[in-house]
Amino acid sequence: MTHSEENYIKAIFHLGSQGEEVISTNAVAERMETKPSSVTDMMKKLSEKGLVHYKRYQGVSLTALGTKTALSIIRKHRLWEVFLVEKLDFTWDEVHEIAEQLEHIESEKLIDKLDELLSFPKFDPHGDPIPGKNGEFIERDNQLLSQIPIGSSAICVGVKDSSAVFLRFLDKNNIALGNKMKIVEKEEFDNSLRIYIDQRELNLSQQIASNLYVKMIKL
Amino acid sequence: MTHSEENYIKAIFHLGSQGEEVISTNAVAERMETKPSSVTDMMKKLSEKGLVHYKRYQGVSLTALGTKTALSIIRKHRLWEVFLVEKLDFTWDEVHEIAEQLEHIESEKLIDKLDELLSFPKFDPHGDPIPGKNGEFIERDNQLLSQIPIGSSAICVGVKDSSAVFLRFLDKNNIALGNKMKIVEKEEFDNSLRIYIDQRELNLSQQIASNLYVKMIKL
DNA sequence: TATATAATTTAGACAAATCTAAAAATATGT
DNA sequence: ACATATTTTTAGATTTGTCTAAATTATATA
Ligand SMILES: [Mn+2]
Ligand SMILES: [Mn+2]
Ligand SMILES: [Mn+2]
Ligand SMILES: [Mn+2]
Repeated sequence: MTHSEENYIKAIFHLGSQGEEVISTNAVAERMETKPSSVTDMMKKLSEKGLVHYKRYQGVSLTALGTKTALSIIRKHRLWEVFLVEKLDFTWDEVHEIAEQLEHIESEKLIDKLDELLSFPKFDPHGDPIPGKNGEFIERDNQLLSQIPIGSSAICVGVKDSSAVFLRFLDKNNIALGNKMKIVEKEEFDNSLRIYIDQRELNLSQQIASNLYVKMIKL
Repeated sequence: MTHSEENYIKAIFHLGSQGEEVISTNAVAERMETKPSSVTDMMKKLSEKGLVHYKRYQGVSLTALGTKTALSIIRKHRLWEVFLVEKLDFTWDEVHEIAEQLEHIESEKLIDKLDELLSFPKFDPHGDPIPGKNGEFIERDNQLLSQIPIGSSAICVGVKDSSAVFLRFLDKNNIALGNKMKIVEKEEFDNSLRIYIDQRELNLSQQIASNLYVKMIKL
């Protein structure tokens, strides 16, 4: 498989996990930052290789083989991200770009040895689950901070938007995975939240709150 | 730079270190396992980018920029090889192929951090010197075992042929970098050598002896 | 349901990296 | 020095991944 083919497979997988089962040509084009006509061409090729189900005008979805392939690429991507943070002291906002390159390195043994070196991590630096050799992985609690009731306490377990800008915003406000927070109040006007985190009081806009995954806890 | 361009630059560099200053189109083609016509096309492109000196029918050589580029790729290649052996327990016959892929990953910071993780190694698993950030590197003793006088003692410091077949042959005969050996006799008929290594007596064909780099030592 | 709008595909083009076959330049040997 | 052999380049084709513009199909709306 070429890098480009792998990137399309990954894009379809991610769009698929985000809700719909069948993905539109335009959705793939937007995510890949290419033109819809290029997507059509690629879908024909991936279809011939048995990686996607595709009928013209009907959208696209991954076959079992396509899903397996996607999980393997995502496994590589996320293991490399852990490596960069744990072994090379990169920050969580720096690793994605490099992992985009490293995910295409071909060597089953390499990735298994890397997994071992990192002590078989289950989550990447952004809290995303790392698929195992056979594609199995732990579903993370996918509750958003914006969705939990006022008064509850929760632990930060992941980010929905893992862009460098958002991650650096979190750093600046000392919000990290594992932090415990309590929702004090929701402002009716703009749905912003007032929370306690790490002995501090913080105001988070609705946009921030809807990009933080949390796990509710009892006190 | 594309992977292909980088591989051509590296090939020209290696051919250049092997003796001649100006490299022929055919030599590049043979090393890259491509056709001479493909080389001509690529030389025009690299020439326009200022990486090689090229005039038609006159062969090719690296510019200062080309040499710098080559050294950077070789630095990455060899650091990754050390990583694979030191951190992931690969054997020296397994690493070259994977390093061929990893050498094209783009990130200055990545490679500097890797260098640090590995404690700034000066040689790769095959005894080849690792260029530093600024292209400087330690010249290894490039004396071949086949060239040193009978009766002398030497330490094995590198391999000229680093193909997996040759490396596994060395493993099988317990010949490793750092081993001390003494040349006992050279057979006139086929130039094979009888040596002492590690308390053992061993017979090495001329072909073997002319692919092992050694450093002479006094007893 | 007819029509307008949006999504998707097709047709044709292009750049990159390769190839084969033929032409041109260079090197070699007597 | 001349003929021959070798090397190198050119010309034209192919594959991959992309694009634009036009045609087609599907969807939404009045
Ligand atoms: Mn990532
Ligand atoms: Mn990618
Ligand atoms: Mn190597
Ligand atoms: Mn390479």
